[in-house]
Amino acid sequence: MTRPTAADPRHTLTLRDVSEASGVSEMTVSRVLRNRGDVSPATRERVLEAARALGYVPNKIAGALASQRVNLVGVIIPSLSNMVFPEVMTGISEMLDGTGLQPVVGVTNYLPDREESVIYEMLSWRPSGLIIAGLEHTPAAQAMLARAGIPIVEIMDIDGTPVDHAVGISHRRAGRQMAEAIITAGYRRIAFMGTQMPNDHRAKKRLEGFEEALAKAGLNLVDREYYSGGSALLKGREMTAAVLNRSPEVDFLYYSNDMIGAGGLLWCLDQGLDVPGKIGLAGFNGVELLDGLPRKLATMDACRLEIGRRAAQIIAGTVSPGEKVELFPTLQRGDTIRNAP
Amino acid sequence: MTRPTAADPRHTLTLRDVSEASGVSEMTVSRVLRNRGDVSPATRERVLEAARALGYVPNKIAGALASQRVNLVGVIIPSLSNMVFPEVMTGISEMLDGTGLQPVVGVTNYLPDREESVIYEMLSWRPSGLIIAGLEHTPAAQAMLARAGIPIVEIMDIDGTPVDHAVGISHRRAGRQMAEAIITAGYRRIAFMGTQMPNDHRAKKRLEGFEEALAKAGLNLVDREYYSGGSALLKGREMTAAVLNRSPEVDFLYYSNDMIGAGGLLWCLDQGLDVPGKIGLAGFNGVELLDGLPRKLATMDACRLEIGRRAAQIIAGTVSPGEKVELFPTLQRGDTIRNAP
DNA sequence: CTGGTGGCTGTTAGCGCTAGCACTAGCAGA
DNA sequence: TCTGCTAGTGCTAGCGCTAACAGCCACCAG
Repeated sequence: MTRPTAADPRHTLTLRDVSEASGVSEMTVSRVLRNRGDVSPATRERVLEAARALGYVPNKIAGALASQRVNLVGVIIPSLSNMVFPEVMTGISEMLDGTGLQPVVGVTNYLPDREESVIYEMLSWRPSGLIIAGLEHTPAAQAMLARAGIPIVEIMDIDGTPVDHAVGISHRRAGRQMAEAIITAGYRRIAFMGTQMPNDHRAKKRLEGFEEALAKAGLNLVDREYYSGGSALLKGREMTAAVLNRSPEVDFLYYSNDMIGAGGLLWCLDQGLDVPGKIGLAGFNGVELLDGLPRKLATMDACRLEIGRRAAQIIAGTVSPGEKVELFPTLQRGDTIRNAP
Repeated sequence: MTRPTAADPRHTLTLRDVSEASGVSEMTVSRVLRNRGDVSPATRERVLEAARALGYVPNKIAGALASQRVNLVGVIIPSLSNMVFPEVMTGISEMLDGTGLQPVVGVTNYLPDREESVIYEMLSWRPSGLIIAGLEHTPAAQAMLARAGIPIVEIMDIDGTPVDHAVGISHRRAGRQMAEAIITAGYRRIAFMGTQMPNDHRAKKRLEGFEEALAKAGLNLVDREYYSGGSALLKGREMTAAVLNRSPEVDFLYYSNDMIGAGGLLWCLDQGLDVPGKIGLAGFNGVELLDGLPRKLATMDACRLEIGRRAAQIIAGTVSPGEKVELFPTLQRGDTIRNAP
């Protein structure tokens, strides 16, 4: 009774059990299970059979400690509940598939302190790389990232200085471009609606770019409204109603995301407003989900899938890019910006 | 030059470096960083200072191996891109917060083989518990779960036999209930639209329950249509158009989820159909996101948040439930089921 | 002065696995 | 015969950390 045996159902299996069951050394079992090194087909089969029979699952913790290699890639994002990050995840998984690497998601809820602790937690597992949304982090987080000794890819945004690599679009430019399109179409009395999120730096940059372009044309936002929480579609309706009630002269509604834009669009159509003749609308993100709306909302695709793919490629070492990879979103005019002034 | 020192920027820091920098043993450093055991305030401060200065991040891999404890909870779900699982995740995170446990997500894309390998991968990190969507798994997966030696909670569904614990609703009953409400309201020529997903067992069970209740009333589905991929809202429109074109006598449209239901609703309103007078509609999930639609779609809330919470509580050991925890979804009639026949 | 106590710190022995060799058998070439 | 290979396998020494215990010291009661 020196050691519990494999027969004991409460005993956790180790390489040793498989090695005893198959009559070879632990090392050979390890080689078989990792497909590494030469093992004769007969031995291999015997080992696999034993492992299968016992129901052995390797202990990656021990393996990682011994080999100093972890097949995990940390992905740190602010939220899963909007449509943008799941699509980034799809791009990441797609590219990581087959590389042996596996993404592990952490969510920060747009809270810098939370982000800091998620980074700490992730790094403590010594992943092979880290993908993190945004360029703005607490000083402590910056420091951790800088000395982590693994590839770090900051995604979504490129208006700033990355710790290591960055893949994204310029939100400032995106805002500017949308403003220019709106002005060109002849709209002049423009209102903005968005989320009340001090830490959504990308939404803020879009708005900055937007206002910058307005200013260049001698314009200012006529009205603005912020919300937080609740159903985005519903909030879009409510805010739109509030703005148009307060400022009936408004002829364009710029939304910080497609969901509230869709709510606004539905409200305008309900009211029988002339869209895009008397009033135009635009959102941001290019959410495919909404394609079935009665009218297609003008928007700007944020290259989410591509961002995920590129970031994963950098981590996987498939490509060796420059410091920043800038992607260029396309403006989709939809049916809510008129063509001629 | 025996050992690289902390000064070498390429050297990965260990407890040893912090111990040398602060002049105490590794053990004491470990105690400080884990807040475990008695350490004098002075020493604690000195150690924390040294750790901070060096930018030391503990190696949880080594810690987990030594302590045989991993503060991770595996969460295995089919998808992140619909609205249902993110909300489950929210419930899980909420309850896990403060317990020291952390969720780690794995996505299967509704593929049984993929699920099997995700389970294997997860178990190889020896988590403290596993939360997994659905009761249907491959035999190999079942076996792994059964002998994992950790709490397993199968969520969403309770129509079946769990490996360990289960938290969810009866989808069969949910389908039945909806059918009964529809029949009571006097609709008789009912069509179904849903996703073409052989492995979405829950959608299948809902439909089974639905047809069962129809049969009991001497009714059959008049028409049915399946889709896969693409924008759900758009697909909802298209399928609805197809069904009503093919079977103009249909007076009720039952959708397997709210998104396609919303698409169908928008299409019906576009066509100027009398909803819910001449034609009724219903979906499933209770997606809050859609609250802003012109008319509120009848649906059934799937208790997603609560499921996540309960599952997390079981893992955290906060509650010690019976084998199955059944939750009861509420039927929300919305504006798309008429009241009297 | 002894012996206990409690607070704090150090020592030892692994956790389960893998890198990096060393070893063996079997065989070919000199 | 000996050497040198190659394919297959085993051994040893950790990876960085923590459980469990063993000290050590100051202090107090007897």
